[in-house]
Amino acid sequence: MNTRQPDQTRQTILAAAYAEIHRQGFQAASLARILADTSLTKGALYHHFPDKKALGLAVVEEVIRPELTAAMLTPVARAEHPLRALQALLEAKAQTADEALLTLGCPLNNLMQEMSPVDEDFRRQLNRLFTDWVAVVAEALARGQAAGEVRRDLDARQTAYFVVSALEGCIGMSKNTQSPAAFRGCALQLAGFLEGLKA
Amino acid sequence: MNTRQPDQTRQTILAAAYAEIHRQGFQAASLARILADTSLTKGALYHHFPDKKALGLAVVEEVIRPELTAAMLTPVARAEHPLRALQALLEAKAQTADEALLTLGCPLNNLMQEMSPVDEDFRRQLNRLFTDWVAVVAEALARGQAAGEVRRDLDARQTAYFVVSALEGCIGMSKNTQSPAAFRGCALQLAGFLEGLKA
DNA sequence: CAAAATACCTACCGGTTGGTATGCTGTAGT
DNA sequence: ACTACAGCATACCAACCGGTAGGTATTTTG
Repeated sequence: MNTRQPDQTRQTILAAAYAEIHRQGFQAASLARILADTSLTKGALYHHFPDKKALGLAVVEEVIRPELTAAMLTPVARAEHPLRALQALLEAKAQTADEALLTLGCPLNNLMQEMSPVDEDFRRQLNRLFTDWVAVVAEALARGQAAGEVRRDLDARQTAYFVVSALEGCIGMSKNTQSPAAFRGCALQLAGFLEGLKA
Repeated sequence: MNTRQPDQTRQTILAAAYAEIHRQGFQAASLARILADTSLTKGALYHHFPDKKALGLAVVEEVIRPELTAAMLTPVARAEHPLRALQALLEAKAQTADEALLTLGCPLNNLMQEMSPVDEDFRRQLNRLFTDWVAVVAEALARGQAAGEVRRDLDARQTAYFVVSALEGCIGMSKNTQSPAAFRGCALQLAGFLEGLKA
C-alpha cells in the first residue's frame, strides 16, 4: 500500500501556502502557520521547496496562474464578441460576491503591490502573468476591431492595460470598503467605459 | 541652548517610519530600521508612541493624509472646472514621473491593500481617508453638473468612486511594470473616460 | 533481495522581531 | 537653586522567524 504520495503532499503544501499568502501577504506569511493547516512538518516543506521564496514563486505559477487563466483569460480568449464577454465577466464577478476574493482581493494584484518593489524575481514573474492577461484582452479588442464591433481609432494594447488596471483598482478599493454594492457600482462604471468603445 | 525638542523628535520618527513603511509595507517595516535612519533609539519611539500599530496609524493621519490632501484633494476642491482639474492632475502625475511614487506606489493604496484584511482599525482609518477623497471628487463632479459641464444622468458619487479606483489601479500596475510610459498610457485612457463625462 | 535514493519527521539554531524595565539628563516651574 | 517630570538612552526579554542537521521509514532501482 502506498502511504507516501509526494505529488499529493506538494499540492497540499501549495494549497495551504496559497491560502496563507492570500490572507497575510507573502512576507507576513508564516511557514509554521502554513504547515499547521496541513498535518505536515518543515521537513516535508523543505524537501519539496528550497526556501520560502521558491514556495511563493511556485504558488504564483502553479496555483494563481491556472486559476486566473480559467477565470479570466480563457473566457475572453474564446469569446466571439470580446466586449460582451468582458462585460459578462464583470457582471459575474459582481454577482457572485465571492467572499474571499472581495475581502482579500485579487491574489495576483496583492502580490504585485507587495512584492514588486522589494523583489525583482517576484516582480518579473508577476509581470509575466499580468502581461499575459493584458495581451489576451488586447487580442480580444483587436478581433473586435477587425469585426467592426470596436472603434478602430483606439490602441488595443493600451486600452486593455487600462481595463485590467481599472478592474484591479475596483477590486482593491472594494477590499477596503468591504461592500459588494460598492464593487458592483465600480464594475458598472467600467462596463460603461467598455460600452464607449463600441464602433 | 535647547538640546531637546520633543515635537521635532516626533516628526523625525514619523518621517522615517513613513519612508520605511512606504518601502516595505507596515508589517514588514522594522522598528530597528526606522530608528537606524534617525539617530534615535527605542526609548524615544516608545516615549512618543505606545506601540507599532499606533505609530502606523499616526503616519496615516499625520503624514499621508496631509500629503494626499495637498496633492489631490485641495486642487480638485478649489477647481472651477472639475473635469479639467482632474485631467490636469493626471497630466501632472504622468509628467513628473515621481520615482518614489511610481516604483513604490501610492502610500494610501499600499496600506489599504496590505492592512484592510488583517486589521480592522487600519481598515477604518484608511477608509475614512479614501472616502474623503472620493467625496471631494464627487462634489466636484456635482458642481460640474450644476454648471452644465458634466452629464446630469450619471451618479456623481459612483463615478467618483470609479475614477479614484481606476487611478489607484493604474498606479499599482505601473509599480509592477516599472515603466513611466505605461502609466502615461493608462492615465491617458482615464482622461478619455473623463472626456466622455462632458455634457 | 540488497542497496540506494526519496520522502518525511524531530529537534534545534542563530537572528530578528516588537516590547519593557530602568536609569540618566536636560529643562521648566517655583 | 531645588524639585519634579518629560525626554530619551541602554540593556534586556520572550516569541517567533526562516532555515538546517540528522535520523527514520518507505520506495525505487540494480
